[in-house]
Amino acid sequence: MANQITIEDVANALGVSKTTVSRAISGKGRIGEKTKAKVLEYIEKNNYKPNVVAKGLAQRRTFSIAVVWPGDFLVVDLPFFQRCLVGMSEVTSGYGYDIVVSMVMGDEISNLKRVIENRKVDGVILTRTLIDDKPAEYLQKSGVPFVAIGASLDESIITVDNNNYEACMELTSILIGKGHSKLALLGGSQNHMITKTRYNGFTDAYRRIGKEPDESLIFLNLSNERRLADIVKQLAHKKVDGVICMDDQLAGEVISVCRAERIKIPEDLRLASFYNSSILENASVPVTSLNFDDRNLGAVAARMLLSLIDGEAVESQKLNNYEVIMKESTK
Amino acid sequence: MANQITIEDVANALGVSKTTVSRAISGKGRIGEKTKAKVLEYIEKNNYKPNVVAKGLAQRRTFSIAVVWPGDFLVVDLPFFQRCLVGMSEVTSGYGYDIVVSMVMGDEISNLKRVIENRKVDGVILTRTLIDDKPAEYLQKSGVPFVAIGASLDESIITVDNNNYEACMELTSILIGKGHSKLALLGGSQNHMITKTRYNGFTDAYRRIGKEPDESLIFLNLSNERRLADIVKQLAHKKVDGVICMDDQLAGEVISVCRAERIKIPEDLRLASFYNSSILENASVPVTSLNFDDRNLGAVAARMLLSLIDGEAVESQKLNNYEVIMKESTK
DNA sequence: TTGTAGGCGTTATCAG
DNA sequence: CTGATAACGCCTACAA
Repeated sequence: MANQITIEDVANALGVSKTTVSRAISGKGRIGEKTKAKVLEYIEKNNYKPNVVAKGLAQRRTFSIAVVWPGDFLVVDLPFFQRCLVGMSEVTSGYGYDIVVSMVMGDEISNLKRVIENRKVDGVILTRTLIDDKPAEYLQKSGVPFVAIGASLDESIITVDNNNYEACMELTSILIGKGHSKLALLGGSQNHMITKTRYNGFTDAYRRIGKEPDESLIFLNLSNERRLADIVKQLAHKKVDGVICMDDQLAGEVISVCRAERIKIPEDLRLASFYNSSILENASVPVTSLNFDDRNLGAVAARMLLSLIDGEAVESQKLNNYEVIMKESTK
Repeated sequence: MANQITIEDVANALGVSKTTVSRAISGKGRIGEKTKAKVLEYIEKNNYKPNVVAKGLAQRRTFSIAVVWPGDFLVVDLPFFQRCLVGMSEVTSGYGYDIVVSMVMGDEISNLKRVIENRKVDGVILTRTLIDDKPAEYLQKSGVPFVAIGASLDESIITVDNNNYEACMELTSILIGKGHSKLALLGGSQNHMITKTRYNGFTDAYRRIGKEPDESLIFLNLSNERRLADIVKQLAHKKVDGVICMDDQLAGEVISVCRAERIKIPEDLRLASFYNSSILENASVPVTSLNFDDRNLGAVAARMLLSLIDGEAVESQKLNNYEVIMKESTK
């Protein structure tokens, strides 16, 4: 294994120059058909594989991209990132590119910095966006091509995202349309852009029919369960028609609280989730939720980044292939 | 960004040779204290970063390792892989190494092959082991240093694993000790070594007290829910004392079936899981399970691989820091 | 159509 | 203690 055959070995064996071999492989530059065939045949037979690192050094390319991976993960978010990664991998591998994961926890972006400063990658995919977005800031300053998954307040950042806004608005509208207009909204960190987007979708569902959402029924930055239990009880007391959770984790906790409090879903309370992570598959009540094609999202992001690396013009986009899955929890 | 400063620029600016600069940075070879200080200061001020790719070409190293990532994932396994990855990343980043994920789905190892043939990495971590283990076979043939997480039938493969065998035996023994000796075991794919290991732990818990496990109560290769529902009903009919599931996914499904069948846990049936994925956090019954330090597992695997890459001798090992968490489901 | 020579940015070898 | 010079393996003007 140690000693792989080099382009020079091939050249010597065939009595041609390294240039000729290089051209036969890359297809660039003029080269005789027979020579080319001869070289390619030899390469095939002797299992020659070009050294991508050397190639990269010469071309100033690495044939790798970095994907920023959240180390401060919630279990509920993993399926999303995983599915995105699968999509990215499918695309990049088609172009001979590999994926370097750089683990970022909160504002601790030293892994990202290292990979950029070491010029280990040609570009970066950000897998989520934040309000105060240190990773994005850093990348922009560094000048490396990058694409962010999620919305961004900064117009100059190239983004791609599931159309969470439309999807959340649609789900909310459906519930309102079914007569459940007194809806509560529970969500996570307000530093995540996704939280803002979902919030906007929810509130605009009211506004477009000329109503105002009830802000007193909206609770964000939820992380500990105790607070959530109090909130659910309070909401039951206020006799809300339903609760929409921004993700399945929260929805699971709501179910759990309701079970303890003997609040029946959907009889006493309707429940929906803005993101189906399939974590709730075995929940006592099947939960109405939104379904996105995350794998495709990852694939599109990867394609955009590769174009960007090739110097092509790329525009931000929203993907609309989501589904609203109505289940028993909102019957 | 495009034009980073090179070692030659530094050398010229300081009126010394490239060699001297290189020595100041690496610390290798003799060099005067003042010269060294001068160089390091200049480097610091002008933000010079060595080109790791060029360095790699010269030293025949890439300063990256590959981590084989299962693309054919079950949601329940994600937290395990994620926690391992975090541990690996913490270790590798300390050594200036980056992690390339190579997505492998079943026997489709083209991504792994590419990354090896392209010499993009110095070594590989396998995140799970199989009975018929194509990835491991390939790696062994290729001669790249690699470490596998999980047990292996092949003694020559260097592995590291949580002590699943001991842990499973202990949990099983505890239940038997509590008088629940008629236990069923439900598990997943028999092509996964982990399934075999857990099976052995379960059965040996009986054998070491001179009993034989009841093979008719053991069901493996479970994947679809319908079959599982039948099995659970059948088990209830046979009046087993308890059911042990190899993972939380199965445990969740058992809970779900029991709810539908009005089988009460733990009154009618005890339930335990061999792996706590925290997916069951909001289950209607808190489930007795095993808890492992996966992050540490990943960290150890990474350290082993880095040693291996440095040509040191490395031995397989089992990690014993697991916990048995007793909850309501086995009361 | 093919070959030569130089460069990509480091490290390693061997003199001085 | 320091400095030329040659690798590392590939690409690419430029020349033939």
